[in-house]
Amino acid sequence: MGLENYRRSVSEAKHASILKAGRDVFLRDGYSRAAVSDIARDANVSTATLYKHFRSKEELFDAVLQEAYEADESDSIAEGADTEDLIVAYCMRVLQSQYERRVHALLRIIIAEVPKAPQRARHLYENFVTPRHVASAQALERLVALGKLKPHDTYYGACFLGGVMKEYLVWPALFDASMTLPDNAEAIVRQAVRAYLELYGA
Amino acid sequence: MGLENYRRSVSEAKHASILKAGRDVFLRDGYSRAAVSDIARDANVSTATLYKHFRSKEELFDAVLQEAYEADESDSIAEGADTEDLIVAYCMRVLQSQYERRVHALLRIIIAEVPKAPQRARHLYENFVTPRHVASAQALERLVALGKLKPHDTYYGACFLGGVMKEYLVWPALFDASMTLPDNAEAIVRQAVRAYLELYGA
Amino acid sequence: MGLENYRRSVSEAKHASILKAGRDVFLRDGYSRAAVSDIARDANVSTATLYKHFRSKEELFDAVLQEAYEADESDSIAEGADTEDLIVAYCMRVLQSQYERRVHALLRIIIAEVPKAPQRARHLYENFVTPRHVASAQALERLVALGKLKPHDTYYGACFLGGVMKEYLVWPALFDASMTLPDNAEAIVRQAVRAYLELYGA
Amino acid sequence: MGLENYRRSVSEAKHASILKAGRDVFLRDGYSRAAVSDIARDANVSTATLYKHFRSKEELFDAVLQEAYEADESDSIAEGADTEDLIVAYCMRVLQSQYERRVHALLRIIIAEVPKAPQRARHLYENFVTPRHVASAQALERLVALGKLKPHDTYYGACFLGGVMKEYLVWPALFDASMTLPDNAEAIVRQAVRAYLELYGA
DNA sequence: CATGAATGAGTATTCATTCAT
DNA sequence: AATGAATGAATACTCATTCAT
Repeated sequence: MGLENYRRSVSEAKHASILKAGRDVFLRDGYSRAAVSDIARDANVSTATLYKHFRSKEELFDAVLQEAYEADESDSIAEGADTEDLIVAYCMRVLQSQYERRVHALLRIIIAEVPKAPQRARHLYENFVTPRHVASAQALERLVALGKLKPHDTYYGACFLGGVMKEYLVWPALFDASMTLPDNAEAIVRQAVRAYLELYGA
Repeated sequence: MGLENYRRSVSEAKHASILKAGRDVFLRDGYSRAAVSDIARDANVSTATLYKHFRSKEELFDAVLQEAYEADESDSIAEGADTEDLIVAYCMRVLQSQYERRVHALLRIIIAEVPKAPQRARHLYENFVTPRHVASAQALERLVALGKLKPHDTYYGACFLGGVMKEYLVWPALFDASMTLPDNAEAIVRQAVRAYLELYGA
Repeated sequence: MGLENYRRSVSEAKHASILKAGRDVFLRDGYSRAAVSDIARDANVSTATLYKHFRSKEELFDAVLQEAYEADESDSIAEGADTEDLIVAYCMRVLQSQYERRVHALLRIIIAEVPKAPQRARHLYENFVTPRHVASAQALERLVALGKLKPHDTYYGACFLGGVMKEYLVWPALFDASMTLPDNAEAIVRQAVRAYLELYGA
Repeated sequence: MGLENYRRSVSEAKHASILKAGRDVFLRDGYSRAAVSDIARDANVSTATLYKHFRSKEELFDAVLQEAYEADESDSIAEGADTEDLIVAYCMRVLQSQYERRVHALLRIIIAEVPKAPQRARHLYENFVTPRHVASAQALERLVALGKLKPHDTYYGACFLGGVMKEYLVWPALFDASMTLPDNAEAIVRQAVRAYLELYGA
């Protein structure tokens, strides 16, 4: 079955190159303005081949999103001496991952497409946003169990931290495609965490 | 010159009706999918007339935004007995105004167009988002002056309050076009304000 | 309202030229192979203008058919001395009209599209084929009333005459796009009419 | 060479399955809309294999037609007591065979393709339609020889009978893909045969 | 010999913008 | 000043045919 293996590997390579080109073009142009023919050209593939791999522009975009979700391995708060440092480090890891994976640019497209594809936005919210909150809440819960935090509504706590961080570090990124994680990001995070610990620290 | 006045008033009426139709169509279809001819039809005006008033689709959209900014008359925190109630009421007014004026739908379009029109997003952020924070910070500053709050970084305070509220009441609305201000909005706001007052209340 | 009249006349001229170009291209290439862009080019019009006049390729084709139906003014059998000659002349007029208007070529397209557009074929059959039979039957009925023919089932009679004529002069034309009304057409018709009169002549 | 035989039989089986699938798809979708890849899939064969067996879509369609011609074994009028019954039975056999073999659907495609492939239509007419007339004429000639019919132009006779039958039972079927041989078909045929016998019966 | 993947040349349709009147 | 008609460029998607393995 050498032939079959060969074909599969070629096919997978093309699949990946289309996905990558799709990601790039969607990020550059948004959904509506992205031209399928551009994506095909960037992937060194004919449009017909592209359509062999993905049944429609929409399906290709969903695949791009899917890949981004899957790369989002959930992290957790490490254990150790200083609670403040631990939470700050956790928040920074999440932020760095999001900036690296250009999550904000993808969010921009999803948000843009909300009126035409509300189910996609809902799907994303349920599978990407909410789980992140839950994971963060669980991480905080563990700190409560360890006696590092007072017992409290940790889901609210996660939203509290997430909200303040978003205000400074996500919200502006939605409006500025070139924004990178600023140098004072850690200071901002630390300020939020301190406020949080003042309220809920043990 | 009654004739001239008449003409000007007719022209202004057309201008306004184009703006209104533009707003409606952009909100309904987003930027890319909105058709200039649809807007002209809805405004009972020929496309050529529309182009006499606005040099391009983009300029028309900017005018729609401009109008929305201007309608956003800044509010302030009333003075009175209970600080918590005052801040909650202020936040609720801001939220209600945003939901009523469908700000989230406009934001969605602006965000969508960030890669193509980054200067618009920057302009909006500088003229719409930041001033709101400043105004809120000033309102809080007044409460400090009145001895209702401890002296603290009120700009951070505004972001704190704004971030938590956004997390619950703006962020989800970006992902769900049909979302209305939920019944428990005030409870959510109050919870944020209480946390805030616990930290910074006098 | 000179402007309006001018515009209308220009618009009607374009409409007519699109219809004519459409007819020509459909007749040449059939429905599936006919390219809307070809039609537009032949009509000296952009495709967008074509789409202003006709909402779709299908609608344009229906309009071409409609025009052909409408040109089909029903004829009748003249009165006069020799019954055979009268019927022969009537049949020849019908045939000539059909050949001139290239009805067979249109029928070819309609027949081709039966699986995809059965309602169009039904519509045509009900509005074009059946009425022709009825008209012929009525014409024969008049000859019965005049005592030129024995009383008989004239609808069957019309089908009898029509069937024999079709066998020789329509059926082959469906299979040969270049076929013209042959020189011996009148002889063929006369032979059919004679057989008919032998059966039903007074 | 058992291996060779095996290979040939496999190849022939594929050939046949392609032909069958081709027939089905062409009948379902017409020529232009039929997709070669659909045919290959239905035949459980790769497109490349299909192209090994048939050099082009057109050639495949011709082969489908060829097969349909060949299945059309010519029938003849039986001998026996009642001439009317014999002719009626003969006509009915022809009609039934045509309905069963879905000849009208194939004709529709051929007619559709006349402008692009006139030689095919001519070929079909010469090898399928005319021979049928000749065969019918010969059958009638035999009845003349047996003294059942008066001497007459039997080719005209065949066209006469064929024409009337077509008018009622073939022409409408071209315009209605779902039409089946109607219950009163025999009555219609009998009426035509009676008229015929009134003219040419011995 | 058989294959599945690849493709280039199409197809119908849309839309922001201009122009003759 | 106002219009409705006109357009060229673009877009997502399809398909008969070929080719490397």
